[in-house]
Parts: sequence; C-alpha cells; structure tokens
Amino acid sequence: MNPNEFLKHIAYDSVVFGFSGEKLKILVMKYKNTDYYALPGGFVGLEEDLNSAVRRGLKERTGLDNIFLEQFYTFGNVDRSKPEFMRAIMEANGGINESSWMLDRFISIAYYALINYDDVELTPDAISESCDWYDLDNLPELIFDHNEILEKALATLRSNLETKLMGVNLLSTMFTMKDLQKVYEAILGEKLHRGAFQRKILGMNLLKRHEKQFSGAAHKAPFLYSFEK
Amino acid sequence: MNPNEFLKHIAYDSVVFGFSGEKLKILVMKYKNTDYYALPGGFVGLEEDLNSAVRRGLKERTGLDNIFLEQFYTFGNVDRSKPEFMRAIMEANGGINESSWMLDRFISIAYYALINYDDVELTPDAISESCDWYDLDNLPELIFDHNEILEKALATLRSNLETKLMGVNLLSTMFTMKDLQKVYEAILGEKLHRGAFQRKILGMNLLKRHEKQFSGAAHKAPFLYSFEK
DNA sequence: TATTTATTGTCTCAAACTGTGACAATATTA
DNA sequence: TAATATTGTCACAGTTTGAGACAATAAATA
Repeated sequence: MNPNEFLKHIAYDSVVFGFSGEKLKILVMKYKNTDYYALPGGFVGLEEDLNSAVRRGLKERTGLDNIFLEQFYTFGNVDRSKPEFMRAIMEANGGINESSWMLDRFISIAYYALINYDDVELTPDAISESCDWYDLDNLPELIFDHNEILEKALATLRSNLETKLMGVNLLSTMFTMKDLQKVYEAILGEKLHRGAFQRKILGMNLLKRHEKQFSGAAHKAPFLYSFEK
Repeated sequence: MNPNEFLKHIAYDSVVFGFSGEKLKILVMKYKNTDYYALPGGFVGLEEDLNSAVRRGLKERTGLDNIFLEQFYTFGNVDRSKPEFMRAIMEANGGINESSWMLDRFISIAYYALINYDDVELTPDAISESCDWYDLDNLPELIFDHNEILEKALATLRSNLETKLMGVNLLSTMFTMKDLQKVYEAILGEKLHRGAFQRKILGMNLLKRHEKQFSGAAHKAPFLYSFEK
C-alpha cells in the first residue's frame, strides 16, 4: 500500500449482513498469521468519494456491485486506535515497511450493507487469510472497537427496518412472504404473527405479486413476490 | 492556526437549532470581509476525540456546555471541497500563510445541536465577522455543501423528534404544554391537534408537572412542566 | 359585582390500526 | 380417498389516534 495513495487518518468499516435460511450473518475478516478478526474496512483514495471507496472495498471482497449500503456513524475517539494491534498485524504480514501511517490514529466512517448471501464470491484482501460469513450469534471476538460498531449497525438496522422494506435486499429477487418474515424475525430477534405481518407488508404496496410456483412441499403453494419501486 | 495542530482532511460542521417564540432558527457564521455564510465548523485536534472537538467549538461560539448534540452524517464527496472559496476567505483575512492545508480536500462529520435560544452568548471566531441566529425560512445562501447539510439535519431531527422528547432541549427548564407544542409544530412544519398532543406527550411519562403560575393573561393558567429522566 | 373572553385540562366518540385466532383452500403424501 | 402441513384471508377484540365538546378559570370589561 502506497502511503501517498490514501487520505491519512481516515478509514471506513463495513458491517455486511447476509441471511441464510434462518440466521443473520455478517462478513468477518481474519488477518494473516494472527488470531485477529475484524470487520472489512479500508481507506479512501486521495481523489475518491467516500461512498465510492466503500463500494470499491465491497466489490473487491464480495464481487457485487450496486449493494444496498447505508452510512450510520463515524467513530472518532482517540482511544479507538490501537497501534500495538496494527503493528502486530503488519509484522505478521512480513514486517513494517514504509506504511507506518497505518499506525496513526484513525477516524472511521461506518456503513452497513445488506446483500444476498447466495450471490457473493468471497475474496480476502492482501493481508487477510479469510473473509467469511459468521452467524451473528456465534462471532469471534473482533479487534479495535469493531464489536461496538457492529452493535450500533444492528441497532440502526432494526430501527430503520420498516423504511423502504429494506429487508428485501437480503433475499433473491423472487421470494415468498414466509422468506421475508424470517428475515424480519432474524433481524428483530422475535417471532412475528403471520397474519399481521402479511397484512402490514402488503399494505405498503411495495411488492409485486407473481404466479405461484409449486414448491414440491405437501401443502398449498405460496405466492412469489418481488420488490418494486 | 497551526497546521500541525489538527488532523488534516477532517472537519466537522454543526447545525445549531434554537427556538424563539414561534420560529425555528439556526446559527450561521459570516466570514470577515466576504459575503460568504457558513455553518459553524472546525477541526479536530491531533489528540482530541471527535465529539470533544465539536463540543469545544460549540462552547467557544455559544458559551454553553452540555449541549444536546447528535452526529448524523459524514459528507465525503471529493467535489464538496471548494479551494477557490477557501482561498478567497483566507485572503480576505490577511492572505494565505502556511495554512495551505485548509485548501485541501475535507471530509466533514456533521452534527446537529438543540439549544435554548435565550442561554447563548454568541461569539464569532477569529476569521468570522458574525455568528448569529437566522430564521430557518429566511436563510442566506450557504457556501460549500452547507445547504445540503442543513437539509439532512432537519430531516434527521424530524424523524428523531419523538425519541426522548428531544424537543425540550429548545426550551428553558420550565415550560408549558403550549410551548412544547409550538416547538413540535415549528420543527415538523404543521399544526398539531392540542388534545391529542397533550395526551401523547403526557403518556410518555417523561415530564414532571409543577404548580401553575399565573401568566397574567385573561384565561385559565397552564401548568408548568420540566423534563425528567 | 357580574359578565365576557380566551385558553386550558380533560373527556367522549368515531375512525384507524393491531394482535390474535379461525377457516377454507390446496399441494403433496399415505 | 383421506390425512397433513401450510397458505391466503378474514373476523373480532383491544388499542391507539384524530377531532370536537365542555366545564374550569384568570383577567378584562361593564
């Protein structure tokens, strides 16, 4: 990494949510030759828009464009930077070169993303051993203030969930009402009443109903929906 | 300003709301010897927490500690920085010295504050001619992307207004239900129904009711309230 | 002093919304 | 053909919300 390529003292971190059947998951990276786990993050090019930098990082790691992405908070305390950890990570990657700027203090702009679990092709970056899904209820300890960032992402997601039916971004283009309900239940962490849920969602007039499709299961087939507008 | 004192490329801007009788107002600064108006902003010390930097700036300009303050968005597009304007401002202040770092690109973390209009003692900073209240519906044109920042602040304030009865921060410690309703109406930009408003607010159980106080007006005297919890 | 006026605190009624269970419809299996 | 699991929808009760009504009351007025 060329120290003259990026804005100093500025980083971003992203909380990337996915949904697989029943559980909410997030993307976590593991740094090479360490036991340090972290949220996917990165730096902002000298002539690059902040949002573009985040999208670039997500594209590199997931292969996806046009991700549902929202900025939710900027973490700027002095004590959030831990040069000891950063040094250890860099040494585990072949020693500290010119990039000692990475040991400086960083302000981090945090984003959350909602993506379709099945669409991603995960690629760790140069200093990471892995970039993988972890169940939200079975996460490794994260370094820096990344646990706090995750908590705030989740709180923001919960409180914004109603707006624009954003939960649909965790599903593929066609889904059943039950699929969507599972997403809501996983995010909110509670069971919802089927009838009321359906009534509320349909009342938003944001979904398009398609032909039923026989699921092969021994019961009435559900409608399929897609998100419109 | 010493260029080695602050984090480069990082600034904050604050949208400071006040309420006077009927109207919502915000604080706007005017740069010396120019016609440029801007939101109060500033920089972050090398060893200073981001939130502390913003509180420091507000303290300097309003004299107030313990302000109700919330971060709401970080603006990071490349084209938000306008070196021409910055250069003009600096030249109007006695020329460009070593501080050419101020001509660089900046990412700005934006906050809004709610304060009691009557408590402030306004003090312009070194390069400003004035720091004053302006009616929200009668603002001068602001430089950079400050109009956009203001719009987003207002939108965030509107959508968060219910939480924690934050409107009380625009009033003095004791206020009537009518005072509070005026605040809500000014922020939301619509008339509210008196009975329903009172019922809703009292239902939150966040206000303490005090003795009535004869207002001198020719009608039943209202209760006074203060915000508890 | 009695009356008028403006505003307050509270209530009631209707309309809208929400939580809950119920029921018929239906795709597959037995 | 019957049994089973799940779906789409509805009915009902309980709750919340919008709107007007009414008595209480502080001061001005007659």
